[in-house]
Parts: sequence; C-alpha cells; structure tokens
Amino acid sequence: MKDFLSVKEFSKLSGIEATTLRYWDEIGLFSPIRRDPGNNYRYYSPEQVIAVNFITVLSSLNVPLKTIANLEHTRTPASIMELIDRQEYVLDMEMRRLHECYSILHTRRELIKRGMQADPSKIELRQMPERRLVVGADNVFPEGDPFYEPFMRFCNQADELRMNLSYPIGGLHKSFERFLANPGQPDKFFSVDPAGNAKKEAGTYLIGYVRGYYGQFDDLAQRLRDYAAQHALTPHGPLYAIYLHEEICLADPSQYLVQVCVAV
Amino acid sequence: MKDFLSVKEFSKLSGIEATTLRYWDEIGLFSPIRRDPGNNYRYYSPEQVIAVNFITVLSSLNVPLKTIANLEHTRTPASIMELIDRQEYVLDMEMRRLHECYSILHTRRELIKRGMQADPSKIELRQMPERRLVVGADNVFPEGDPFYEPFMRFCNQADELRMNLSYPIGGLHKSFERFLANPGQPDKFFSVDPAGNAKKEAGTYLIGYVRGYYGQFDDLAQRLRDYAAQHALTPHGPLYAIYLHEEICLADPSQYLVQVCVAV
DNA sequence: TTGCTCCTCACGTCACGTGAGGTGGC
DNA sequence: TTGCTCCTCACGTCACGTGAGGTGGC
Repeated sequence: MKDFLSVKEFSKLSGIEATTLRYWDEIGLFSPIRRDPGNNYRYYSPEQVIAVNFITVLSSLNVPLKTIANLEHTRTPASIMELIDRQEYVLDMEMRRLHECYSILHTRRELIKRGMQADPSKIELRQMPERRLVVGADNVFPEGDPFYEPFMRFCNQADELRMNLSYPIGGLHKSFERFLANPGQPDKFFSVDPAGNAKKEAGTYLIGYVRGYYGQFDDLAQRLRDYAAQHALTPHGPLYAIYLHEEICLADPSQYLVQVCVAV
Repeated sequence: MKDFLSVKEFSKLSGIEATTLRYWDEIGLFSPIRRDPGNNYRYYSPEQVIAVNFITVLSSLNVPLKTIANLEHTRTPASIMELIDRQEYVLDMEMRRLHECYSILHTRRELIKRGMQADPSKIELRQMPERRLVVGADNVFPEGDPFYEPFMRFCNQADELRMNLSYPIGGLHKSFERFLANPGQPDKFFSVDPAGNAKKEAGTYLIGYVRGYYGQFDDLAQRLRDYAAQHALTPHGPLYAIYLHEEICLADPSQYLVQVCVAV
C-alpha cells in the first residue's frame, strides 16, 4: 500500500483525530478512497487532504455535518459558492458577537478590579475619564418593594434600546440633592456599554464606596455631603451608582460593592 | 408570587429557553431563588437576570458549564477576574481563527467563481493583480506515481512554513520552458494564502484553462505556445497552475479545472 | 514472538431538545 | 370547565471519546 495512507498517517497529515476520521466515514461524510478487502483497513490518498481540510474549516464553524455531507455528495461549484456565501454572513455575525463578548468581559473586569482596589471607608476626589452608557427610561417607584417593578421595566427595555444586559449596570440620580433625598431610588438605571449612546462626562468626581444591597446608601450620602462641605466642593450634574461587585461576584447581597460618584 | 418570575417570564426576560433554565437548575449551575413548596414551581427574582446573563456570555464562549458552576459557587472577585483573563486570551485566539476561516472561504469563493466564468477553449490575455502565496520547497519527482511523494512532502511542510492547507493550492513552474518540457510536474507547490510571504506579481498574464487531473496539460501547453508565437508575446517569470475546481467542487478528477498563467 | 496499528461494537459525555403523562392556577 | 403553564421522567440528538476484545503487518 505504498501510495496510500493509513488512518494514523492521514490523521497526522490532516491534523484530524483518527476516531473522528472513523466517525466521518461511518456517517458517510468523508471516506477513504479504498478499503483493504481482507482486513478492512482504511486507506486514504494524499490528495484527500484538500477535501478534508475544507470539511474541517466548515465543521469548525459549526456547520452541521449533514449539511457538509450533502455538499460533498452533490459537489458542484454553484452549491459550494452558495454555502460559502451563507457562511461568510454567519461568520460576520459571529465575529461581531465575539467582539461584543470581549467588550463585555473587558468592561466587567475593569469594574471588578476597581472594586478590589477600592477602600470603602474613604471618600476620594479623582479625575475620571469619559464613559459610555445606555440609559433606561425614568423609574417609577411604587409602594412596597423598592426595586422589583422599575428594574423589571428597565430589563424589558433592553431590546428596544438595543441594550445588552450582560454589561455591568448602575443607577443614575439626576442630581446630588435627589440622591440625598432618596439614595435607594435611582431616577434611571443604566448599563455600562462602551458602545452606548449616552455618556458620563470626563472630569473631577467625588467618589465613595459602600457595601450592601442596591438600596442601602444612607451612611454614604451623609459622608459625601460632609466631605463636600469641608472641602468647599459643589456637586453638580447627575450622580452615578455603579454596581461593581454584585450577584456575579458575591453570593451575599449585604456584601455587594457600589461605587457612587458625582462631578464637582 | 407577585415579586417573582415564573420560568416562562424569566425565560422571556433573559432570552434563555425554559428547558435550558431547568437543565441549569438540575446540574446546579443556576437555580431559582425559590421553589413553591406545594407544586415545586420555580420562581426567579429579576435581579437574577444579571447573574444569568453573565453565565450565558461564558457558555456562549463554550466555557464548560462545570467551570462556570464552580465559579458561581465560590463567587469571589479574584476568581472571576482569573476566568475573565483566561477568556480574553481564548477570545483573542478565536477571533484570529475566525478571521482566518473568513479569509479561506473568501479566497476559495473567488477562485471557484473565476473557474465558473472561465472558458476552457480560449486563451486570454489579462491584467492580473498581485496575489500572495506560500511556496513549498523544490519538488523531486520519482519514477512511477507522479504526484504522491512530492505532494506528501509539500503537505508535511505545512507546519514548518506556517502554511494552512485549507487555502486553494497550485503548482509553480520556474519558467514557461520548464512547463512546456514537463507540464505535469511543477517545480514547487504553493498555497494561495493572502497572508503569504511570497507573491505572484501583478501584471499582464497569458491565461489558459484546462479540464483534467493535476497532471494533464499536454494540449494546453501547445496552445499557449502557439498563442504566444502568433501574438509575438514572450512569456517570462514563473508559470502558475492554480487548481480552481478540484476535490472539493467535483467528484470526477477528469473534470478538475486548472488555470494556467504566465507573465508576458 | 513482540509491539504497534488496525478493526468493530458498545457505552459514555455534553448540553440540551422532545414528547409523555400528570398537576395546578385564573 | 377550559386553556395555559408548570412539573418530572425518559428517551433522543449531535459529534465525538473511551475502553473492550480481537486481528493483522513488520
């Protein structure tokens, strides 16, 4: 059998597992050009590496093996073109998706890191860069449960606002005064999406941290006000509460870490 | 159960199939915050949409559910960061891979289309743009089988030359004269990789097509020579035989379509 | 003879999908 | 009562992976 390759040889040449080659043969996707009539050994030709490489490209793109098998059985230039056309579109979508995932993970990591470095006991004054956001509609807080309804409404806006809820989220208070009056009830929710249509402006911010569930800022509100008074600072513009460590990082809601910042 | 969401409601909010939510509950990856003690109904809280969205991002990146489950059970900022670090690397690799697949499909489609438009009976003169290639080592043709050994050697160089054999391939003859003398035995093989380190120069090329297996150019060689003589053209530089429709497009090797071109 | 490769067959795995049969809420 | 949703349990699916037991080539 000098001019043919055994399963192992062909496996090495093509980079495909021998067990996969047997499976592909079994389902009729890709078979060796000959079988030894005596011992049933599979023998491939070197040229088959071209066809099998094309199959691996498609299968690595999650094209169902049945679809590829159909293609292999008809084998006309037109049908190949058609599949490639479709796949180029799918690939384009997939690459956009991966880009979005990258952006989601990156944004999350940045915020988690910020939370790990934060000292919840301190108020600080720092320059913050611009940050893009997608901001939801005005919240309406009913009696009773403080978060359920407005948060639900925010989530339901996701589609409409082309908002991806995998990004970190936060609450926006229209002014420092409104925060002081109702620290647990943000006027809007937002998601920290770097492709957002709204932005938190760059500038000097008064920053505080607090541990606890979304609604518990009572102590921090006072501390921020005192700090601002002592340093003769006038908060202006909206106040942002970004949930750095929540559900994802910590099982215990009382340990959630929130960063609160307002421009001064 | 006003403040809780049923499986269907949570499914709609999160975009995750109800059956998937049940499966994730079953394997201990993600469970509703409460169960009705009477009928065992699952009830989710709206806040859980944050955690589940993070899970879907990871699972859509093919992180094993067990890995995600471990993460969910420890839930520390440091362990999340570690996973995100790894995933950013994996994502980077994956995006490069998809880019390569896109390039492979695109290059193949271009050549297949060219083949569909070609008229094998005609010789033509055309301007061709530069094309990148990865060229293998010099072929050595032994007696007997004309293709097996050199083609095998070419395939085995793939790793070393960082050559991806999923791109279309072809044969290179160092000169028109060498092609005339031995049309079936190219001096080198090459792969049509747009990121290749070698190139086929842009310029005016004498182009012919032929149907048949890699080695059968006898008629075409003469026709090209006659055409060149009649039009007072002097072929120079290497001759390229690009296999437009082979194994992938056509089951019958006698119908393979090869484009032969040489600069004039 | 020894070690290696090859074969088939059966069963496992992962992340669900699909009914089947039955209960519960408005 | 009707229609809808929910439940569990069992089995199917896709693309392999993993031995188990046995044969064949150098």
